[in-house]
Amino acid sequence: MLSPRVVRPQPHDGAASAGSSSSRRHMVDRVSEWELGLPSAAELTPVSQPLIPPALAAAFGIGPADALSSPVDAGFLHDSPTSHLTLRFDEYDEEDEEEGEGETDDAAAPGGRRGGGGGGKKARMVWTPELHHRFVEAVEHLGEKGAVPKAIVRLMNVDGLTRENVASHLQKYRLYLKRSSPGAAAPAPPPPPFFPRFDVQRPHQDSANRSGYCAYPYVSYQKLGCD
DNA sequence: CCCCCAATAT
DNA sequence: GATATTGGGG
Repeated sequence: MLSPRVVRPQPHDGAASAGSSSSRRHMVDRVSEWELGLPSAAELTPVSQPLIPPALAAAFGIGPADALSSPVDAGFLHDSPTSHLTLRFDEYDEEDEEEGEGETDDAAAPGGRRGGGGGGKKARMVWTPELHHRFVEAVEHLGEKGAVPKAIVRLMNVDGLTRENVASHLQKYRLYLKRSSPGAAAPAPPPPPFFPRFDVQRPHQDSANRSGYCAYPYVSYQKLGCD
């Protein structure tokens, strides 16, 4: 119901949109170990479990009914009220466009990849605000020097996310940064070519609202100075 | 091989 | 319009 105009699913995909407040925090301090010493086991852990938007759930006062989780999850990839992102893909159907409403579920990795098996269905990735947020944080924390596709993908650790995906997005992101920065004096600051999508911001709250939304290394750490 | 960027295609 | 893909160069 409140799902934003979801793209166009076919098998069944969608995503979990979570409204979250993003705080502009720059904590480039001691997160080094995280940057370079990623635990192998953790870093390889795929992330993808559908879940109810925490904000929505909270707003509606409904419990975290995660009854739709997969059979084998339950208790282990769940730590923060907001942790994990799901890739949402869109299938580009030749022509024809329909106004459908889909929702929920995640996408799978490129099935037919490497091996010639065939049947690989490619889907256009959708950079949802949450994903973009994660992307940005990864880039920022990696530093201008280390923010390369491989590292970013590694840090984001979103299942299904490929280096190409990130590379493409990174390019756009960099252009965006270049445009915005020196343009401080620009008489005509163009709107952010980025994600002006639905609002990711919950109704402005006055003071004392530091909703933590520290969706990060959902795997093992939770400190990371998310404030 | 990987990265980067510009251009182009879907 | 947003992503993906390609091509040239480092």
